[in-house]
Order: sequence, then C-alpha cells, then structure tokens
Amino acid sequence: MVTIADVAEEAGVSISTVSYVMSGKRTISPTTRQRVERAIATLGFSPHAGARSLASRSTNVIGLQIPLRSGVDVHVVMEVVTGVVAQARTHGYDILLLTSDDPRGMERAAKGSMVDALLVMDIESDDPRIGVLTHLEQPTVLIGLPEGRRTMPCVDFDFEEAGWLAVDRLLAQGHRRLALIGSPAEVLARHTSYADRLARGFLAACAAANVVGSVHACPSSADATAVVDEVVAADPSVTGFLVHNESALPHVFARLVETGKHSSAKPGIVALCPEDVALSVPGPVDSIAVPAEAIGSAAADVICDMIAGGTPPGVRLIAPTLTVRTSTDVVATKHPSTTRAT
Amino acid sequence: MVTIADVAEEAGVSISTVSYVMSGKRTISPTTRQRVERAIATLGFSPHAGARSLASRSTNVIGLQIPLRSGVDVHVVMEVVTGVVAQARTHGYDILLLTSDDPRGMERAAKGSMVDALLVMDIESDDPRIGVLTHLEQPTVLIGLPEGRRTMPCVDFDFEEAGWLAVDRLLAQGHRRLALIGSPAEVLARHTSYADRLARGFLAACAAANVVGSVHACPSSADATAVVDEVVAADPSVTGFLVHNESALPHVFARLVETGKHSSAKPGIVALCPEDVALSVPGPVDSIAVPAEAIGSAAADVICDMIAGGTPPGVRLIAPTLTVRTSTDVVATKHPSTTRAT
DNA sequence: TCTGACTGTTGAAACGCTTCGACGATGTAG
DNA sequence: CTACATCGTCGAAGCGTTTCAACAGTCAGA
Repeated sequence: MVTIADVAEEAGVSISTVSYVMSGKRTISPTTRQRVERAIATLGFSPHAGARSLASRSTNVIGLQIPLRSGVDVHVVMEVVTGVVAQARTHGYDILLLTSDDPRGMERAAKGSMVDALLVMDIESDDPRIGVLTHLEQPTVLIGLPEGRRTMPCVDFDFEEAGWLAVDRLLAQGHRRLALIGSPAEVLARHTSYADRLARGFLAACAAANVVGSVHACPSSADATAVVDEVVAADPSVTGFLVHNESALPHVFARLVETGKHSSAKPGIVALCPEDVALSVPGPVDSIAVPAEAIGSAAADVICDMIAGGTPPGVRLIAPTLTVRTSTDVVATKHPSTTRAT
Repeated sequence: MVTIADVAEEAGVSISTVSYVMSGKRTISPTTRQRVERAIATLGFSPHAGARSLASRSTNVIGLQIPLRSGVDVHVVMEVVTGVVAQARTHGYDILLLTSDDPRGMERAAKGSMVDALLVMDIESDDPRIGVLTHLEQPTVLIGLPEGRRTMPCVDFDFEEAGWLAVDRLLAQGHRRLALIGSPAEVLARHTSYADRLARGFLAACAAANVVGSVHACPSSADATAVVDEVVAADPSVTGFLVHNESALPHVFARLVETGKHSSAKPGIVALCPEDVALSVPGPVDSIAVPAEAIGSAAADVICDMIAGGTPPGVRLIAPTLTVRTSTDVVATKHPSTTRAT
C-alpha cells in the first residue's frame, strides 16, 4: 500500500505539504504543488479512508435507509436511490446502504462514525424511527413528511398538492364522482407519509368542489382489476379515477378501458407515477409525474449542505406537474405553485 | 464521543483488555468480561469504524456495484440487493453502494481502503470492468458469468439451464415452433451475461429437439404487444413463447391471450421472472422463478467466505425450477440438476 | 535599516483502535 | 521444591491521516 509518506518522499516534501496540496487548505507554491501532484499520479496514491476519518472526524459517507417493506414501488425507490447516489457523488460523498427497518441499524452506523449523516426513506406519518434519530449527532434528512412537530428537515414530492391537481383535472373533464385507486392496503395501514398526504389532498379537493371522493387500497397484482370492479359496483356513478399504484396501473387501465370508463375521447384517469410508467400503458393517459430521481438529488443536496454547516431548510417539497395526453387542446400544465420551502 | 479508553476506565481495566473482550481473540476471565460488558452497555460505546479499519486493516464493508443502465429489471436488481445486504449483515458486513458503471468508482473504493471486497452486478459476456478488478487487492465476486477465462468467482442463476427447461416444457405441450421474447434491445446489444446465456440454452435446446427457435428483443413498455404481433406475423406457426421480461410480461400475456395463443386449456407461455410477477398476471402461466434474493445471499456468502480467507469457489449456479400452473396433472417439477459448483 | 506582515513549508501531536510482546500469578509435572 | 507451561492482563507501538503551532524567508512600509 502506498501512503502519504511515500508521496512526500517521492516529491521531496514533508507529509503535511502533501496533505495540504490534497485538501487545498493552505496556500502552496505552484512548483511544489506540481511536484506533489506528479508524485501522487506516478505512485497511484489514494488516501486511506479510515485514517482520514480518524484524523478529520468525517467519513464522506452518507447512510441511506431504504425500505424493503412490502407494497412499496421498487421502481420509484430505485430512482430515488439513483438520484441520491449520483448527486451525493458530485459533492464527494459515498452511500452506505441501510435496509433493516430496525432503527438500530442507523444507530450503529451513526455511533460507529461510519457516516457523516443519515437519509431516511419511506417515512410514516408518525414514524417511530424519528425518536431514535433525534438523539444522534449526525444530521438527518427525511424523504417524506411526518405529521406533527417536524424536528428534522424533510424533502419530498408534494403529494398533497398532487391530489388537488388531479382532482382539478378530473373536474375539468366533467367528472362529478371520483375515486382514488391507491397503494396496497399494507402501505395505507402503516400510514406511509405519501399515501396519507395524497389522500388528504384528494379528499380536500373533492370536498372543496362539493364532490364525493373515495379512497381505495389496491394490490400491486392483477387483483387490481377486482378492486376496480368493486369500486364501480359499489357506486356506478364513479367516473373519474386517480391511480397511484405503479404496478397496478396496467391492470386498472385495462379494466377501465374495457368497462368504457376510459378512452381517448372520454378520459377518466389521471395516473400518478414515474413518466415511463405512464408511457408504458397501452394508450394515452393523463399523468402527474413522480419525479423520483429529482427527489433523491434534492435530498442529497440538502444533506450535503447540512454537513457543510448550512442551516437546515425545514421542509422542501417539489411541486407536481400534470401532463395531459388525452386531449389536444392542452399540452402540459405547470401547476402555479413552484417548489416551496417552509 | 465515548472511546475505548472511557470504557477501560469505567471497567477498571486496560484498553487492550476491552479490545480483547470485544474481539474474543484472547481468553478473558468471566468476571472481567462482565465488568467490561457492563461498562460498554452503560456508556453506550461503539467503536470508531475508521480507527478500527486503520488498526486492523479491514473495514467490514463490501462494495456493491449495481447497474443503473437502461433496460434492467429493477425489480430483480432490488431483490438481489436485498439478499446481499441481509446476508452480508449476518456476517457482520455493511454495504457501500457503487452505481457508476465507470469502474473507477470501484477502484477508488478499493484503493482507498473503503471496502474489504467488491461485488459486481450486471456482468456482460465480455465485461471491460474485469480487467480493472483483477488489479485490485480486494477479493471480487461477480454476479453473472462472463465468457472465456474466468479469473474470478461468479455467482448466478443458471439461465442457460433455464432455457433448456423452458423448451422442455413447451415441447411437452406439443409446441413445435418457439420464440424467446427477451430483454430490451439495449440489454441484448451489450451482451448482458444472463441474456446471452438464456438465449444460448434456449437455442441449443431447440436445436437438440430439431425445432426452430427464434430470439426477439422486447421493450419494457406497452410496445411489447407490437413485438408479439411482429413475431407472429413473421411466422404464424410460432405457438410456444418463453417470456423473459418482467415489465413486458403483462402486455405480452394479454396479447397472446387475445390472439388465442395462450389459455388455461391451451397454454403457450413459459415466463421467466420473479414469482410475484408471474402471479400478478391476470391468469395462470407456467413460470421459472428467478430467485433473485437467493442469488444475492449466495453471493454475499461467497464473498464473506473469501474475505475470511476461504478458497474462491469458481462458479456457483443456482438451478432453475419450473412451476406449472396451467395444468392440474403436474404441480411443480424440480429440474434434476441441483446447484452445481465448478 | 529595522519592524511587522505575509507566504510557503515543516515537525509533531493527535485521532481511536488492534495487537505484539511481556509479565505476574497460578497450576502441573518431575 | 523446582522448572515450566498456561492463563489473564497490561503497556506501548503502530496504523495513515489531518492540523496546529512554529519557523525560515521574502517583501513592503517607515
């Protein structure tokens, strides 16, 4: 293994000079800088991460808690992770994967100084992990939005606003009885933050328009068609559907087309999902994109800023955008509210 | 921060004694052991990972390279990751996420002593990363199976055998002209290991049975139906389909049902995908499970064993199993070849 | 010419842990 | 009773960085 001492010798300078060349924390004459840089290159030196973290008390690693619970959209999770990793790298950070939903995994990583900060996904409205997290020294950012007192920064897509936006669209198309075909029952049962917020926005918008809206759990399997049938059977006047379930979307779409509830001429669906999922369905459908990768990179930005000593930004929500594909008179409507910070 | 010195003082022993209690590398009397353990608990001590890695020259972290390339089945990737993480944890290892397909990311992690070993997913038949990996000090395990000289251990599902198995089943059902509806074109174009091997097994089995088999790229979107139509149009005698494309499966299934190529009475499909995907389709379909999580944990076992000094196991392939759902006379056929090690 | 400020460089002290060699104390065999 | 392992514990030397305090040397201002 080649150490900083080897580099120093090769370049004919002291160890500390090499260190300062690498960190840029002190002024170095151009000539020595070049000598050192050449030595680093010829020897192929890369500093020992452990030694570095011991001396500098920082690891350049961020712990990322990702959900393995049932019912989550892997597609979305994966994209968020992609965004986090890519953006963190641009700040010089690597990602340590934490998957156990037992918060002791995060505690272990934090107390063992394995990470400089923690990023937690799959937040529930009243998340038990938050208590543990507040006791840690490392800054923490949540991807999601718990209810009540928010003691730590949150980053997420504005699902509540998305609910309003979807209802707006369905109302504009003349629908007067709406249904939200949502996440699987287990996701709703544990009050996953995004599902709660979407339902809240959806129901509030319905109420504001004096229209009946109902929320339905939906499995990610082909059984989704059965849910559609039940919803329609229970109240045949339902004509407008907000679908927020990536895996179920193809089935729901197919069934609503079969039953005449959705067609290009008479659209009855707004889908809430990543763009490519909306496009993969056999026919046009209006959709609100879940900008999963953008959420991830925003979260990475926030947390890197906090590590650097920036002030915690409170809540950062990414505004929803509706893309219309079922009518030619409008192409895309950007919702007025832009990204808002609290 | 509480250090090992604090623990030593609290317990009234020396620092080294505390260390030996934790590592178990020397005999310690029951009484001191208890005193130390109590001290650790009361102070909530957890050793500094960086210091540890500096002194012991090992990090207890495994680098995991996961693919972000287009066309891969996120579902499968996610499950593999799950298996890796969970199993690695049982061996005391954490996972550092590496996503850039640029091998310099892995080089950086390895040369900076951030990881004890590397696990590389999404292997291509002639993978350019392998050259870089062989120069690293850390052991490396591939999830996939490159062609040619195999200089490093490989773990994967036996896709080639799966091809034979699927053909067996389709032949047994009387089909005499088969088609493999496979991965997206970009996956085939870069000769992703699993796609190549599946095609090889499929074509070899067809040839052995003196039956015509053809391989077709298929996008993950609704355009999959168009592929089905093209295949059938090009040769209407095709009646047996092996489908290996998680996202396309619902569309392919639907189209084949519509065109009368598949039904419970006259099944024409064998699906190669995770179990839950096969079950999510609206109707029974025979399938060969891709045991993604098992692949991940097998890989983790192999790599942990290598770190511990075990001899590299060569190639480890998990045998395929066919699950029959379209006929009541057979329930499940375990293929004769069991997990084989080379 | 002297003083003080600034520049570029250095030596050495941490950082928190593992592990080697050593050392009493105790047990065992001759 | 002596000689010699064995057991349990300890002190201290690293591991490879960062960073502080210090120090020559240069330069500008008085």
